[in-house]
Amino acid sequence: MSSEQRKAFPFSDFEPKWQDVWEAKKAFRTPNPGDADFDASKPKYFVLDMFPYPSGAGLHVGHPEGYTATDIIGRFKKMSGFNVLHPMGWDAFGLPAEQYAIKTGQHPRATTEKNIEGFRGQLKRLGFAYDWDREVNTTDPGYFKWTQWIFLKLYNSYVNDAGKARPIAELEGQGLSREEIDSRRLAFVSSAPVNWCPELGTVLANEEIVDGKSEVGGFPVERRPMRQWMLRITSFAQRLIDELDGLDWPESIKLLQRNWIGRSEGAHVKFQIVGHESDVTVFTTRPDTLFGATYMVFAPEHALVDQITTPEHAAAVEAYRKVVGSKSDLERTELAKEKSGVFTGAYAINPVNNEQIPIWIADYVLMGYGTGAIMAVPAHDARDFEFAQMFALPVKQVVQPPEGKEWQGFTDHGTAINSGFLDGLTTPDAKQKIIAFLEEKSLGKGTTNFKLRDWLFSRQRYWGEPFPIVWEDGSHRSIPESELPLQPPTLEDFKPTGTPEPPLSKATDWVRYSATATRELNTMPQWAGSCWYYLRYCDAQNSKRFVSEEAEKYWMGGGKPGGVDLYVGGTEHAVLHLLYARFWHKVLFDLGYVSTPEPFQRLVNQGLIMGEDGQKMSKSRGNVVNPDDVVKEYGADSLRLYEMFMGPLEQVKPWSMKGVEGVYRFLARVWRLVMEVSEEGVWSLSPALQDVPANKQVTKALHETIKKCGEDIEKLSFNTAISQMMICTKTFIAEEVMPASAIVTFLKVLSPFAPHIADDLNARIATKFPALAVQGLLSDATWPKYDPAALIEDEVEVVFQVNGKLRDKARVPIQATKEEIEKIALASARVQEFMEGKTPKKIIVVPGKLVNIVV
RNA sequence: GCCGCUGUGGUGAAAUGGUAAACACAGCAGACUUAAAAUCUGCUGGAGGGCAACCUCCUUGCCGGUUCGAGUCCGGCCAGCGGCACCA
Repeated sequence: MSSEQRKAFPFSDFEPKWQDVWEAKKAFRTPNPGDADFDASKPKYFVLDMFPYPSGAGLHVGHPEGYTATDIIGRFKKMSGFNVLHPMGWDAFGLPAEQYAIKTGQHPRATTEKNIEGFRGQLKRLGFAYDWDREVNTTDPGYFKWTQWIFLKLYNSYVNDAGKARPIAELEGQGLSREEIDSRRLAFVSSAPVNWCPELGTVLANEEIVDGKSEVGGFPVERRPMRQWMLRITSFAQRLIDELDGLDWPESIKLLQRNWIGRSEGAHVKFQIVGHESDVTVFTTRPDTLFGATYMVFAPEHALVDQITTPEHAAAVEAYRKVVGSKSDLERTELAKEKSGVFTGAYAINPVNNEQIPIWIADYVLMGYGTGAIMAVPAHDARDFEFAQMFALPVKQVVQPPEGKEWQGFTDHGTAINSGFLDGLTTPDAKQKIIAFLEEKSLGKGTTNFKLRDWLFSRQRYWGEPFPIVWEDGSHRSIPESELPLQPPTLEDFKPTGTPEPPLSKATDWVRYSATATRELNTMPQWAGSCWYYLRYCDAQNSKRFVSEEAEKYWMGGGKPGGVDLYVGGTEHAVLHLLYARFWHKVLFDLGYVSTPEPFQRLVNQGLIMGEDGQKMSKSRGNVVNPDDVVKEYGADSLRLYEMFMGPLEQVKPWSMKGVEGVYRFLARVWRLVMEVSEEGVWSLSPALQDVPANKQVTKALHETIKKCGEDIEKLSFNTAISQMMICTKTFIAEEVMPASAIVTFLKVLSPFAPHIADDLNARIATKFPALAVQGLLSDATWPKYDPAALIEDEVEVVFQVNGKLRDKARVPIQATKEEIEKIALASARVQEFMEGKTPKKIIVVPGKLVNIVV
């Protein structure tokens, strides 16, 4: 026997066949408002996947997990009368694509094209209902034209006092200088220290650094000052926190974002430096402990260090700064087990008690947070305490902890002591009072600080969007919109230079913009294209605008804060893509280009699929499952169904090939409801299939399945929906005659999960019972309605408990009253036995469920 | 260290505060078969009792609470996973 014939059902024949039919018919084309076949009376549903990075390795089994979930939802919503937007595209710029190209000695454009083709083919073989006319590719000039256009919107905007992005022209009207205007742009040039990764030959954003190493490749990262493009995401910090509230996102992801943005409330306090004109401002979340400040610490890079250091300490300070400067972030934070620092010889004056306190420099104070200087309160801060112990600095108690707690190193709330006018106040009250005092005396003020840094937006790479910017006489300006898209130059050698000089510098012709102006040489990071791709899906072919107003209003509208109705993807983008996209969306919203303040209303994270060994899938462990192999062996429907049956979508779960066989057997049973095989291995319609009404059991099972599957799909509870379909199939199997119309209804319910087998069986049934089957595709059919009457039984099983323990059961008529059920329960011999002749204290009757007799 | 999530059979898991373990995998037994595969049927949390049908007790990480009734709600612990981390 050939392996073809041994298949339990001929999926390898009909799966490609139906994929071809769907493609030829454009079965999943979604008309836009304005199209002839657009039905404006239907509500919209925009269901989005995180579009893949088309790597050379091809799809892994994690991709179809989220994609199948959205496909089921999309197909279900379409059958339920929605206009469904369910698109797919490619996030194809970025480091890995370029590294892969370098490794294989090809141009990234060529490898990207090839990888996309591979991915597209794999996705089509899984039968996803995408509207391929809306496919987007971030590396397509027709796409990145608009990425560059949005960058120009950022470049030409600022944030006003109300916290809204506005056109920069408003500032020009106010007569501000060029420098003042440049310093307020949302896309601006900065020379602050950045994360430079020598191995990758590029700078990286904070979000791309994990444990002091590059997220891609795990290479060391060092800080060095470089002239770079930044995006002013910090101006949106508060809104990015506040506007999470209206979103249906997992709390854990909201929390991740809130923590990353890292809002903390406190105060700025000004300290006078002894013998100097200048003062220094510190940020503290505990202004109530100001009386306990016994020394001060500056970050080694602090600008005032040179001015205040006394001659006798200059050598030590210089030496220390040199040591710190050579350390990577990793060495400075992760690996620093002990505090270090040196005294500058200078003193500051504590504004509340005029005490002179020494100023030290130490690398535990970071230049990038707050003001780069702190007041040290060793009694009530763990780090200051450790430092004070090490260098024998004084420790002064100013907070009285609750009874039984040691004051040294006590960092929680308590009562102020040794703090003059604050004594006796609780920590929150003391904070309020000291802030009022500082503000009144102009010594400081209440402030909110954020951990979030501005987004470092330029990369020294070839494979990214070039900036639509030129430089002339040391200043930058945008190129006209009419010159977009700005294509990258054709380069034979696009490898990183190994220095901060971007590879685009090698394109000497391209670089020269005019006799006096040259192009910006950096490119945008990978995240740029993914910040707005969901908008492009709404109107992917538009060459006049990034998305038409009409299409944006329809697909992104709907009266909720977020436009996309459901967004499914991995949790790894919690503080990268999801934060960046929200930021861009808010800018576009403020400027009037989009109609909602948030991009994604409902977010769901699918859980990671582990290898059969319970470990994360990786090539080195050899536990990677290739979806192509699964499709070949068991078919696309089996793969889809298995990935949904494994367990809850959001949960981490291990792969099991035996589990795939389980759902495969289920599909084979469904197949044999309708089909039978001859001795020669030829399949034909089973004679058991007849035009007869379904009996009571079958009707009940079928309507329970319609109800449960519909409800479970809405809840994304696919595993329980599938188990219900398995139960229903068993009920069918027990029958001698298969009622054709009931089978067709069942196939409609199955079709979002396993669309190939469902369409195939329906078409086969249609050959014999044209009036009973769906004419055409099941995806164009209407989701069946369940009949509540069909679910009701004449009798239900009621459980009898004595003192909460199950003692007996009985079937009682559905319409039995509480009193009647109670009577039946009390009459039960077993119930009486366990009551031991005692009188019931209390009897609880839950009709249709149970009786609990308390004695 | 801080924050979050998760702990249920041999395994993946299910269970609006109401029969714990549905559905599936694995295992065992049987039917069909010359045989195997495939398919179908039955059994399958633990301990104890009974010739048997069956019966009793225990069981959702641990301890306590609320409740007629807790896997589910509340408090305290423990373990695993994930995130953040010298952020003043």
